[in-house]
Amino acid sequence: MARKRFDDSSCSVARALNEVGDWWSLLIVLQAMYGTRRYVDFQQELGIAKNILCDRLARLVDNEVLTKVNVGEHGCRYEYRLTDKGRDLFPVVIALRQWGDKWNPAPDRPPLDLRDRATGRPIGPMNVSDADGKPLTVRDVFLPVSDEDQADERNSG
Amino acid sequence: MARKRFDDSSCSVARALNEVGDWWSLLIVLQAMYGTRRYVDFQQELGIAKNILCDRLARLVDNEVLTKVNVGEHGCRYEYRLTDKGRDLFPVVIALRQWGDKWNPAPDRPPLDLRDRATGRPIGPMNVSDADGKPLTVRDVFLPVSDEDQADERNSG
DNA sequence: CCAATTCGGTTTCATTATGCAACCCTATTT
DNA sequence: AAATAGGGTTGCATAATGAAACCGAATTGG
Repeated sequence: MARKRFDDSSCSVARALNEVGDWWSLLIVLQAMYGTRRYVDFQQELGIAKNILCDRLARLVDNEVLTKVNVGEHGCRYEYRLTDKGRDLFPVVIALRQWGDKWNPAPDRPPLDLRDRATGRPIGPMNVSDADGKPLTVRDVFLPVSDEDQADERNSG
Repeated sequence: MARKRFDDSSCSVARALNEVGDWWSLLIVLQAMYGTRRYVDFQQELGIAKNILCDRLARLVDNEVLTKVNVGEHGCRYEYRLTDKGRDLFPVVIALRQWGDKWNPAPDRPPLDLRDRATGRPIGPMNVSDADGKPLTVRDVFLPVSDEDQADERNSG
């Protein structure tokens, strides 16, 4: 049977995973953030099969995470560039990177340290935080019960 | 051929995706953050096939994202609980949720608003930020060239 | 200006992964 | 004691993945 899709799930995490939740898409986006724009460069730097790369690039373009731009002077030569939507995945990628560095560090290599171009200082850790910037864990948050949910509860039990 | 794995990739994003980068794993973790602990509850709330759920739970336990606890009094009854490593995926999940809410909002439903239990106020947006907390975009950061890389460059050209 | 190579794919085929349904054994409830 | 719930496993059909071969339009080298 077909793989399950989450296009119209009520959960925005599920809808997000529907677009970038496979093994390759986020790595392609990451590579694009490093500056890669050409098909052949994605292919070589990621070591991905060409047919899969075509499929993923097309899907990312469909979902407006990337744009495909013809940069050929006489004929066709393409670049894949991040859109605003794609660039907005930066916090997701960095959160994943920091999680990976913390819990699965490379055995003998120091983690990449991204730095602020303006100050030269390393970027800070990603945190979920309250309105004042105080860090919150999963135990510090709750989901307020909406009017709709209350109505649902009355109706069903 | 077998799906490509990234266990020993030098990229921590790739290593992270190796553990939670498939269609279901992060949704299972998210559900666990909502409080779900039992096999049947995961199965019904996610609508996932039972064999796939078994596989993913086992993998998450292997990777120490979840623990499997026998909570049966006379026999066997299990709970799957988040570990510290699993709870540390909170920023990843929230970053994904906020991206999904921003770029693929549900047509007729307001996004879930998680709130700080202490103050009742909504959580803030996830940002990559510098040491002082100032938000940074992907264009504001760079990757300093390490000594090793410089040596590599001299060796290869 | 002709040959070789690069770019950006598509096609074919073998191997895996996913999803559904049926089944199974052990607890718990009625 | 019988029915049901919990936590799976097995078998099968379909879909996704990966490697390699192939292809036509650009581009580069000589």
